[in-house]
Amino acid sequence: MTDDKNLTIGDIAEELGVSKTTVSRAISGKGRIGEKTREKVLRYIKEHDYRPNVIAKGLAQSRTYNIGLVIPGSYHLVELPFFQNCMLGIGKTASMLDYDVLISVVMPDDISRLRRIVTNHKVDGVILTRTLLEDASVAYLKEAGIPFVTIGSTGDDAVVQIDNDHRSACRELTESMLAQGLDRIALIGGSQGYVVNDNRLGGFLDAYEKSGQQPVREQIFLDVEKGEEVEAIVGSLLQKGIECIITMDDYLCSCVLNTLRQRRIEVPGRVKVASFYDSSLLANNIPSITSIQFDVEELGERACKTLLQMIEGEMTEPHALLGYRISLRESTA
Amino acid sequence: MTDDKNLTIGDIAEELGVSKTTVSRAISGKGRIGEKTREKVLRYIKEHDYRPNVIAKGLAQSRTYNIGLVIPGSYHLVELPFFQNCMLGIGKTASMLDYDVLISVVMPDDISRLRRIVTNHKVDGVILTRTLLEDASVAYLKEAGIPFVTIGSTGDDAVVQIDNDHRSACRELTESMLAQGLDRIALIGGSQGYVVNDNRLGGFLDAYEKSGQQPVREQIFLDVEKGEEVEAIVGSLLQKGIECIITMDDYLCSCVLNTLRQRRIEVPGRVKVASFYDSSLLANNIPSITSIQFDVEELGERACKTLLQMIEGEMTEPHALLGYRISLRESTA
DNA sequence: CTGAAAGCGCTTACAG
DNA sequence: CTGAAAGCGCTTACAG
Repeated sequence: MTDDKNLTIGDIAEELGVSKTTVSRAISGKGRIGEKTREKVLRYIKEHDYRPNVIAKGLAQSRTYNIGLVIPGSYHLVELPFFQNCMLGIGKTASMLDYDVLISVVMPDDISRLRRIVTNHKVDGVILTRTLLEDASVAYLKEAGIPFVTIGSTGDDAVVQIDNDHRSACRELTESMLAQGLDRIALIGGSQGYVVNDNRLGGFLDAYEKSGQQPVREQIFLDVEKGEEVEAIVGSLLQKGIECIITMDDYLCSCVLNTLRQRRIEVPGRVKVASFYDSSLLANNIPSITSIQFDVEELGERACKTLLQMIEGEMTEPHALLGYRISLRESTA
Repeated sequence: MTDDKNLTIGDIAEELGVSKTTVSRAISGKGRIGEKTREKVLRYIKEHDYRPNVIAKGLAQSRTYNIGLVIPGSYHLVELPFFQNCMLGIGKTASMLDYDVLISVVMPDDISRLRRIVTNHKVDGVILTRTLLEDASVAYLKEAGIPFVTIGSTGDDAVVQIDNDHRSACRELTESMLAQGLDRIALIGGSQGYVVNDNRLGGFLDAYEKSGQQPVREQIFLDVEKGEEVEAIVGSLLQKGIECIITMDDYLCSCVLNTLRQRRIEVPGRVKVASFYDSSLLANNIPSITSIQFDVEELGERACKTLLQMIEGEMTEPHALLGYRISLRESTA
């Protein structure tokens, strides 16, 4: 144990023969204070390794210096590396500005965990990492009047949101498949309730429209969650002579690949495969998998930076649309 | 916006014509208080949806009602579903007792993020999710004198620790391979610096010892991190006529499987494969992969429960060793 | 059983 | 430029 008497601002004031006010000002840099006095205090602080009690500071300012990070709790999702990588970027940015991250796993149909951290005054702002078309969390946060930003788009323009351009990304990927002369392209994705999936679907349809072709509705599968569903879908697609399968996340893609492997269907020989967001889930696959890449850590950083600006009352750009990169690889060669 | 005037204990006292002390007692249940008075206060609180300011409460008690969750920041690790599942269990348990979880991603060689949350008084206790043989975090937390528990074992008996029995698990798995008459079994694992990997190695050696055979040192590979290393290792193992490969995590296993696939080596026909902790990384693999399963969410729950007991000053059992299950599947048939 | 008062460790008008 | 004092919203001896 180190000497445990937890130095306070009062101790320092007494020791130095100044007032607590003065010490406080020296630390915060706010308010007029003499150069010499400031230096004296700062030196003392450094020497004695004084750490202000952030809780007390927070109480006085009605702040917590915490931000809430909400991640979706549904099983399939929680294991996607996406959220961990977001968290990495957020954590890094937050800690640079002396904020900490309170994590809250919330179920799609129950936002009580989110409610708790805001009504208990545990956070100064919130980052939502996935948006629903009908989003109870968004509605709640708006009503509560607490600063928040969403990772992922919302229909609501009043909401500060940061997203990658999933629509363009999916359009471009689809276009490049169409350009190869493939026209029986299937799309498999998760819950339609998520904005991101909706955008990707939009991009897929955009590409078909631009090419003057009609996408076949029977080749679009949404709300797919489980491996078994994928198996059945791939089976029926093969019967229809599908040429290419685009999946909306790497989990679905690995299900597709497994099914194809089991049936000894060659990729890309007989069927081409492409996916979104290449994570470690597919990193070592053979053949390598064509996919759309996003800088998820940067996404987290941007979201966090924006939220902190809002909390500090600075101006922020309300919407940001980040880029993407398409990596064409063996699976669509 | 809802009516925003954030009810305080003072408002309630005034409204009800009692003292703040009384209101406080009614809420906390501590201290003598008349039945009627208590009910009156409680009713008012319920009706007006009063939420105590946890920060203020914390300041008065020098508590934060936060626990710190430390997860390792190295790239390869952070994507393992293990930590997310831990987090799920911890978050669930914490929120039941009105605690929240502050997350801190710390790099193996830099514990400053951990230091920050404890010196800033942001947490009442800490959970470490992976232990090193030489663990700077453990050393620091001991010195700081803050309650903490580790998920994963430590050599240090004074540390409260919760773990699955990795040693027995690995021994048993290895034994069952040996019992099949396989004796050229390879072991591939991550950093030796982690206690968990050390334990697994121990179990592997135990099994050989019990069987009276000698494990071949050239078949044990530790400190393996990247996919390319795995490729090289598998290549050399094949030349030596290896019969079975056991990997210490699902990431390494998927690398092994990819390499084998690429070389068109049949599993389990020519080489058998088994792994630890079956996560979604391997969930849909064909053939299905033999592996050791742990209830990671329970691990998180137990760790959290224990930490909260320590914080509340209750008695706890200092060490807990949780079980495991071995699922023999197609890959070792 | 109940309350006045001091205190947790800061910040911030206000006055000088 | 500096300080005394009130305040953030709670808790908790102490006294009655």
